[in-house]
Amino acid sequence: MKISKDILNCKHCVYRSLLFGQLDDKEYESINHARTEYVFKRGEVIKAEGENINSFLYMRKGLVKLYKTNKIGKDQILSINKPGDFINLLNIFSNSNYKYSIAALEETLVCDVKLNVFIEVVRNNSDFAFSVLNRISKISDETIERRFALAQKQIKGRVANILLFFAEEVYRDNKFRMPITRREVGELVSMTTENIIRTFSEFRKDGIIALDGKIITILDLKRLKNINKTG
Amino acid sequence: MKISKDILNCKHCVYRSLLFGQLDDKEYESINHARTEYVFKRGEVIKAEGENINSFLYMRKGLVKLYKTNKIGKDQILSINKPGDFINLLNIFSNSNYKYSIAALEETLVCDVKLNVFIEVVRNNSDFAFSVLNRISKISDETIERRFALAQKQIKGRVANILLFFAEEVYRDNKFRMPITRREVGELVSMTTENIIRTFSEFRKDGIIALDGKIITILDLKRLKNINKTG
DNA sequence: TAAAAAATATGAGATATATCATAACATATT
DNA sequence: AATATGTTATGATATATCTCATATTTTTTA
Repeated sequence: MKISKDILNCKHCVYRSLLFGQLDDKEYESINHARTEYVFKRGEVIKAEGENINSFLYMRKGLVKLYKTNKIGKDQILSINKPGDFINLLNIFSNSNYKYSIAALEETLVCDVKLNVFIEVVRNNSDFAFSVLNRISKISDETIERRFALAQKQIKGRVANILLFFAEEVYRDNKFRMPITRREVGELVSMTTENIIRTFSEFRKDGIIALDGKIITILDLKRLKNINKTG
Repeated sequence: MKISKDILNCKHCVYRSLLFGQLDDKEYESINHARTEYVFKRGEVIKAEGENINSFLYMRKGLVKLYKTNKIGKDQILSINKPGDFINLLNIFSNSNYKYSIAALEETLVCDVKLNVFIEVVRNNSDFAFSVLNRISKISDETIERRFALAQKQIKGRVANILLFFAEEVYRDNKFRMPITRREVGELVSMTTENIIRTFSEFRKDGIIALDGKIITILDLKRLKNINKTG
């Protein structure tokens, strides 16, 4: 669903300085003019793998997953993105078409800036280009580090890692509503649904977490962190 | 070992246009002036994890591995780099210290450009910044794609993938000298040495490859490609 | 609101991979 | 040249994870 930009007060948007701090008013205005905001409901696909990339996207609210679907229809989740993230920056300069799909995990607000306008500004403002360079570098670095860390872990370590990710990075609370299914946790860490569920149950039996449907409470953070580190 | 840059004819270096096509003569001269060339023998560490990043590096000749060492001393290989690759571009804009080590797998020639000079040029030439942006994006995209593809495969598929990488991307020959040990293949695909060796033996028994110490000949490319795809 | 579909839960058995052991061979070191 | 160290090789066994099956609960759809 499209929102008129008049509704939004972009001039004082928190992302004005966070993302576009290097731009002068004229440049910012051209970005702003090429922008549309969209709201997506839980489950909606924002961009599908293979689709042409014609905008620069960033999140203002919500939660999304970046994922790939293989030939036999199985998904692999690349990452979970939160407000402030540039959800297509990983592909924007290396591909003309999306190499992954993007779907909303909860109600999500996305800013969509026409790609040619965005690139025009990048090409004419080297400070901004440098800032984009730093960001893209950080994103890829984090993605690669995360994948590498996961590859070393066995299932318990991987599940602990994901629980900590939601508790510490997404919700900043030891009690939270898990926004993805057990199957999706499996798609995120390359394990089967059954084994994710079994591991959750095991953590529950061991008093590390409490489970109430989608609501998860971390009871023993120390132990969970230790499992994340060692296994 | 350091080489005087006078020995090298940088002005007509093939990388002049490949890497620095967007620079004018003055900019290129400042890069050139801040550059030193080094030769590393097989096995030598070029940069160690944790070391301060104070140069932009690219390879002119040879083969290197990028790798991380975990607490218990086990290595994980991030990627194998060849001539033309920017071996530290993944970290240069996101970290002040190396997050991986770089070691030579064969005699390797590395150009080392002082980082502050390189960044100065990036910041003042947005065309060049844009070109660096494209490159860094491609590198991270390839690294992430490769990791993701591997995560889906079982050991046979992973080994097939690595054999094809050396045959098609590195040596462009069905017969080549494997530049890494079986242990290193394992570090590259997150499998144990024994299972890599067993898989090589199995491929040999199945008539897919011929083994003569480090020399590997791919006998049945079609089947190997199929294993890479499906398994 | 009922019916269908998806998600959670758990067990048993199958399979892939790791671990440990041992040996032959190759490479590096003294 | 002799010795030590690392690499390749293979077998036996242990372990982790997957697959298939079935039941219950929750969510979605009609």
